[in-house]
Amino acid sequence: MRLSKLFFTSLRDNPAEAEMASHRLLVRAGYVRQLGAGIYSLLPLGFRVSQRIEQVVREEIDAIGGQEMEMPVVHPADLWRESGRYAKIGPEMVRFKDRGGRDMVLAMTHEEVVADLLRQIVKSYRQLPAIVYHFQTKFRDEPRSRGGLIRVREFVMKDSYSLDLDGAGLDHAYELHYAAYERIFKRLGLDAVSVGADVGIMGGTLAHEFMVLNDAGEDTLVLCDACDYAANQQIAAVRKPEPPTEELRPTEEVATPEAPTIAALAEFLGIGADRTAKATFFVTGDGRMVTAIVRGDFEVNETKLTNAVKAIGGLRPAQAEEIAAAGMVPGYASPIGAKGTTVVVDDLAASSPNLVAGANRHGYHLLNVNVGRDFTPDLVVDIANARAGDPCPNCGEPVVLRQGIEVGNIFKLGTDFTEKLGATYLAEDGTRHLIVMGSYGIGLGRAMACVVEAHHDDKGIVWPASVAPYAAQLVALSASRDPAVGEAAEALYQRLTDAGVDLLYDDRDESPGVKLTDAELLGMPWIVTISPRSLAAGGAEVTDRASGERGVRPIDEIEALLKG
RNA sequence: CGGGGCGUGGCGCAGCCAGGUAGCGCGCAUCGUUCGGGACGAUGAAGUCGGAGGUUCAAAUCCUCUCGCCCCGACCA
Repeated sequence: MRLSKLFFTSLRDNPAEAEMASHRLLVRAGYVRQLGAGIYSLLPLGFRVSQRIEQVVREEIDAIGGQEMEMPVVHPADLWRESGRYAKIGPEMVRFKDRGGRDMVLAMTHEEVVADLLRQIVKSYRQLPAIVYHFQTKFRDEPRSRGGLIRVREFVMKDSYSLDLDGAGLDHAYELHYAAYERIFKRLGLDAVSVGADVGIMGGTLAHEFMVLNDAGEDTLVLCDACDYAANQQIAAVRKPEPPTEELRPTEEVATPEAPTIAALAEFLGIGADRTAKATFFVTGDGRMVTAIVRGDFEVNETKLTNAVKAIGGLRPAQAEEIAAAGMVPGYASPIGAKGTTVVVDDLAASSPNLVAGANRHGYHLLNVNVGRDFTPDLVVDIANARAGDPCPNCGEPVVLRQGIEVGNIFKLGTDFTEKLGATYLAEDGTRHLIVMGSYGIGLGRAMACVVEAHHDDKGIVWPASVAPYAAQLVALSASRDPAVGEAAEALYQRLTDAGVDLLYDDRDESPGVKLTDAELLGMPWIVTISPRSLAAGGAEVTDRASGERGVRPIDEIEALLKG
């Protein structure tokens, strides 16, 4: 491809809105352009990268027996009503009516469509197991997109679905995907770690997320360097400290003016935060008030809490009036005397004696509050966030917390969808069974952004050969001044292209500085330079973009290098 | 949704507080010079100042409303 003809422009200045390196570089180098919040066009260069990533994914999913197909972007709402997700999912799903007044949705994912196909197509155990997949656009009206391609509203995802006779089949398909994902991310040049994850709105029994460590990542990971423990903080269950053993003392109200926070309270009383009880308040999507109690030295984990109370439509922080209506005083609150709220107490808080808790009176706390004696929780369960340094649940060594970007995930769905939609098969013995599903996603655009995050320097992108839009960029310097350079470059371009090398040929009439700077910005693995200098030295100069090593080499050698 | 910021030629920005004929750098076009690290000169094209309403003799500038984008938080298969 001739750069002079490429639908492309590079920018000299960084785009004002781009904060993350991947966003800045992909826009500046002419790979993508933003259309709206979380909505991007892939320009020819970006599209080629996306296609190369897609091809890697395709090869690996094909290799585990995946059959590629394509499912629609627009779905009838009735299908989502059948699965129950029409009501369960909030405003992130786009809903609209077609001209006939029928309720429709934009696809966020395709479990429903797969299950619908299953009930139409699969009748016999002979047709299973199978894996189907597609690359298809998803639209999720995220409340807030961010980070360029990291979190967008419209994106193409590879989603595959395993279809099995039973749980053992699902386990096998899950393992196949797990291994395929490890190969995919390795080929893409991504150092992804898999972590145990929450199943979220997918339901099901087990999930892993493949995470690329990145300080700008949205997820917090709990990792153990001593063993292989790795979990999303949403579900990470570390060992908790042993609570002190001491006599339960009678409660006692004390004045604690100006101490509405744990930090202020602990300082005022001269005690550790671990001797206090922290109360936080939420309301479920269907309007239930939830009071969560953790020890003062921990934070509430909303995912764990959401799961514990089986919150329909998730949780939101409660308003001050809602807290007051339940008989509690924000800043000085405890469940003692509260009513009309589900009280969930973290297991550690429940077993820690003589905590300081709110008195539900402004400016006062209660000493020696004991869960079970002074109030009765509705639930006692782990609802606390793992902290850096807490003991690993496997080996007891201190865990570390890291930020990560989720590049892929795998879910054991089980029979949730096939049960609701009635997708069954007849077994060999004539009995009818539900088909067992798994669901496995990789976002292509996010993967592209992650590759750039991991492979760039201060000059630009440094594509791994596996996803680079072109194998090399051929740069002719001073061609307009020295016709021999132009001729040599044209000849080399022709020869390499004929030899099957994907070449981006910078034939623009630009100054050497512009061309070399752009070549580094665009980030092809090899930069091949032809100039009066290189011709005098008997060939073209080849630069390894990653290492910066360069040298003049004969044309035959360059051809062999780029073909290999 | 809460908090903060920003919308002025393609890109990056100044001008706004103290209203008075819309500017700068880069890019773009033409010509000439230059040619291994974002060259130089000359000439030129290009802007409903996000939108609507209002105040005023006069609005990019003041007021009201509104749309959009970014960041933090909430949220997030």
